[in-house]
Amino acid sequence: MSDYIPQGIEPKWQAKWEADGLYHADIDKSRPKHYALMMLPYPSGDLHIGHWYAYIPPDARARYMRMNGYNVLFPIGFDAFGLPAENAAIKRGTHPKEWTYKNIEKMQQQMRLMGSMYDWRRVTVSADPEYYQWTQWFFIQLFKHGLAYRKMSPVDFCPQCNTTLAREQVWGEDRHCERCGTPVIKKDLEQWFFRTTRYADELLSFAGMDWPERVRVLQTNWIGRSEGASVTFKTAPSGDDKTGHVLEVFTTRPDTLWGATFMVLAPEHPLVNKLTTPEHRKEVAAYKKLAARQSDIDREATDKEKTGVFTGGFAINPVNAEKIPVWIADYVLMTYGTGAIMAVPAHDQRDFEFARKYGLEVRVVIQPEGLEPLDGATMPGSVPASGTMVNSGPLTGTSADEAFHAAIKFLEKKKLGKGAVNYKLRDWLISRQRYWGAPIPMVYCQKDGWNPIPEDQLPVLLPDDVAWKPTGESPLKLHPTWKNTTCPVCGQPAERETDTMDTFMCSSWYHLRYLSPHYHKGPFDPREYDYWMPVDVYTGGIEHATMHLIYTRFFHKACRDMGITRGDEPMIQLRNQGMVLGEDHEKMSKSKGNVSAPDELVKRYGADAVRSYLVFFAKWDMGAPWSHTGIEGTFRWLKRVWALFTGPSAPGSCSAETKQNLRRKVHQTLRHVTHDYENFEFNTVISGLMELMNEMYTARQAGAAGTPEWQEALDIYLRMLAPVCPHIAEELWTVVLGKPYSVHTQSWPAVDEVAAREDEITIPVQVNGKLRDRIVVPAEAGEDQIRSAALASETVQKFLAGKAPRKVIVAQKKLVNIVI
RNA sequence: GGGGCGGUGGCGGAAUUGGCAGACGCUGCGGACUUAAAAUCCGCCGGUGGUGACACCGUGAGGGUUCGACCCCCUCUCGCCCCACCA
Repeated sequence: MSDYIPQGIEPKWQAKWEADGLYHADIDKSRPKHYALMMLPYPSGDLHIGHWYAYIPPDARARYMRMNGYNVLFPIGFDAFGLPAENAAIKRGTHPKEWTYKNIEKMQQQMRLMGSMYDWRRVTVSADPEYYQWTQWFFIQLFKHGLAYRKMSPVDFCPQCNTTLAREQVWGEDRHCERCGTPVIKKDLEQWFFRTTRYADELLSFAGMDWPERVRVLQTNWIGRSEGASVTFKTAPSGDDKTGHVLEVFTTRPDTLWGATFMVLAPEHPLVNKLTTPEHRKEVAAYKKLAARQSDIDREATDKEKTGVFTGGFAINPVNAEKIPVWIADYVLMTYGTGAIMAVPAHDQRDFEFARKYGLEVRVVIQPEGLEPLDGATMPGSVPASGTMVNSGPLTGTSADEAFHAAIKFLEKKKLGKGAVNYKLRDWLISRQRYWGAPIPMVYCQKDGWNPIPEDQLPVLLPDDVAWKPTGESPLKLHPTWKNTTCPVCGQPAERETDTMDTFMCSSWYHLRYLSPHYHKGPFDPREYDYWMPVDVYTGGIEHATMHLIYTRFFHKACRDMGITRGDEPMIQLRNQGMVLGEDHEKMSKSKGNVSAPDELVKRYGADAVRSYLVFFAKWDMGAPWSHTGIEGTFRWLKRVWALFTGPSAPGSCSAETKQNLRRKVHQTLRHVTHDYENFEFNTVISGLMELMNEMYTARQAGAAGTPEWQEALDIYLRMLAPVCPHIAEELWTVVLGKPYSVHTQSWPAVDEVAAREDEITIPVQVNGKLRDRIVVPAEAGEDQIRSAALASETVQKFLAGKAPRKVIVAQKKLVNIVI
């Protein structure tokens, strides 16, 4: 008997599995397919424990699925474009490409230590020309179908990274850059957008998808659908404004239109200058300047007291022809709705606060049930929407619930407005003034405007010889020759787009490239697509709920409508892992010094112990703090497993009862472990295997070794162990037990329900809901038998003290409760 | 302000979903082996009282439903995360 030395067996098996192509996944129509996809890593240079936590449980589950007869595709790749490469390059003076590919190589070596079942032939790197050629191709398809367009737009700009940021990449209350933390500023640039908003409604539906509630809620809120009405106001002629202007607003409360006593425009609203009367010009200009200079921190703080100024202008309320003042205030945002609101202070708290501060009229139009008639002049706050309409022209007397639709009907009839829907979701800004990304394959010609590069000329290669230092301009723009080309339409000299694409574009379709990473007739081989898609289970971090996971859904739906993909959704099932914290319960970070490095752990305990601890120490979707003594526990367990299999197994004398108990425990464990693998409850897989091992030690003590029941236990144990601990399972299976290579191509055992059944069951007996005794009855005992056994219990009789029970509840085979 | 998740021993967590609370592991304590240490093995380990059998209390707090509640309902509270003046 030798000791368990993982370092001696793990590299051996990793090399053999790879040499044998054990994990190659190819189309095989005789088996059902299973596409298990993990969010691909960014090649930051080091595989940390969080990567392992994200990747090991899905690997174990993919292995489990394979043993269940599925043809499992389990690929890996790298999201290789992006800012960190440039930031690192600037810091170290190495080329982003060199930095990135060096990191990829290092991380691949680290990944091999994990012993995962990746099909290494399918590795995909988004910065490879053979990959981004097709990213560019997709861009052109979107452009050709009117889903990509250019727009001048105020964008968030990070002065540190010298790049624009998507709304989703601006973080925190202080609105800082996702990457470097610098507060963002606004800048006007003409850029490329994708029409994600066209799919807003469809993205709200999760029909047929098994996605966590949390993610669905996040996406729903992010898309932010509001139903209401757009209402057309006219401004009253005043000052230079001789004719009046059309002023459209969006409201979710058209029913309160009769209570609108003023209007508020965003300071940036284009009508502000036209409406402002000469005597208010100075004040308005000062406020606008203040609002513009103000950082978004101040502007978006909800607890801030509302401010604003009167423009001197008036608008006409279309429903009652009243003249109401027009104000500007920074609590109205130019980026939502039309940048203008009708203010109904009696029924909106924000408007109420504003009205009270500036002495504006508050007019009640909904009288809540059972309250004294409200007086706008004295009411202490706005009131909500249920009650009866008052002061509301034709709506007066209707209930507020009906008034919403009645008001829209009224507006539509009078042609003053119509029902409308608004979204918080914006179109996806994909332009980046950066070097390390996929070039946008577009050409600008003075005569023919913007046209795509002909598809047979793709990829538009990213030149290696650029100064990638941040200059405020795209480095590609500064390249002496790169941008010079000819117009694909007229052949005259023209200029390339020098911006590159948001890397979320690259990661929106990588799951398709895995299908055929070297295919050159298209982004993917349709035969592979037909077999493997859609993704059956997608795993990754919750942080991508509103970015990547919306983009990739949009991308798939857009491709479906362009005839490129099929089906409505790319990923059927989604599961998110939690986070591994440091031993101090804080997020792991180098600066805090609480990082556990997987390479060192593997060196010390072996990959199998690290793998099993990672699945054991927390519920996978919750995460938990790391513990260096905790991993000693799983390492100890594997040593005990090793000793169990390699220890003395000479047949002894053994009772039938021992053998039966062993089989029972084996099949009960199998039932429970099967359930847990199915449901991503990996932590209890390990505890189940630990319990069974303890039971097997007891059985061996009782002489079970060498019996057929013992052999069965060993066999099933290794099959259950193999997904989490592939190396030790293979060694014990192939070498120690001498069974045919490989344990990983074995089938998942079937539960023998007869063996798993108990002959006798122990039933707790309660008196008045308190546990007083336990009785042992035959498993097939009926209710009457259980009842009389419970009543016969001495302890129960003691508590009954001679009295007859009022009621006896027998919960089928689970519990007896005697009520006195 | 809105939404989500969560609160179970010293710690991570079990409890197959309304039926024995604390599985499994870590830590700690006691013991065996050893010249000693490591490793390994055995035992104890929610609280209070009791030598003990046992009794009482106990899943953030309070209430409710139920024969029975960690689980369902209501009120509150604390922690984490997301969104946030969205008209």
